[in-house]
Amino acid sequence: MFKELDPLLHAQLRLAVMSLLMSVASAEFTYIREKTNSTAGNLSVQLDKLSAAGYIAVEKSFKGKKPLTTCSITKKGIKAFEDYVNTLKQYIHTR
Amino acid sequence: MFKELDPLLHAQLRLAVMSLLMSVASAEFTYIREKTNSTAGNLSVQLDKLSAAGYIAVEKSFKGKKPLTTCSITKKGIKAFEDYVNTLKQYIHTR
DNA sequence: ATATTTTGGTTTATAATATAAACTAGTTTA
DNA sequence: TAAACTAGTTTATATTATAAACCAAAATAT
Repeated sequence: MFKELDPLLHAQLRLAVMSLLMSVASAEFTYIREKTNSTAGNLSVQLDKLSAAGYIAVEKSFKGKKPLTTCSITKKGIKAFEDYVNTLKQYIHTR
Repeated sequence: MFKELDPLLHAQLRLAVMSLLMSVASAEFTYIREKTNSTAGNLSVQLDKLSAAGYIAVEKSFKGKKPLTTCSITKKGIKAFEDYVNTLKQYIHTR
């Protein structure tokens, strides 16, 4: 009856990150941090997890002299997000 | 941008329970256990939490000689569930 | 009759997770 | 040149979910 919700996506911050990345080509660490209103530490950890799962790609470069971390969603990530949303509908679609 | 997702509802088993209770007047412990495919221990703990929050009402009685735990969603629970669903839409509605 | 399994749970322990705090390395500003 | 800020990472802690162990009574098998 209730299918499993991908635990990687069923976490507020990671879901917010994925939601954001679904709507843009790529986003900088600081932009994501602001939009999700998260701490850098927490965000760093969650980005690592999404990255380790292959749901997002993380690119480290420099903007001038400052480090710059840029993230984008992968094909696998898009698929996972869509699956998650479909599964979720089972739970919240109560009629 | 991203509103907080009620942590009490943003948990697979509790969400499944609430989803179930949204569609019936009341349900027995064993029925919920089967439908959510959960262990009795886990379910017992999660029902306590939902009950402590006032989201569900738990009634303990007897069916013949066997204990019978019956649950139903409260007004507060319905409100919380609806709020949760609305908030969630922010996250999954990506266009 | 009595031992064994099943029912309907609760309690306690453990594993996983999210979050916060502390830290690093370098940069800009006073 | 010292202080404060940027852009993060690492480590520690608190929370949470889950599983395992347990309990009391009832039903079933021996």
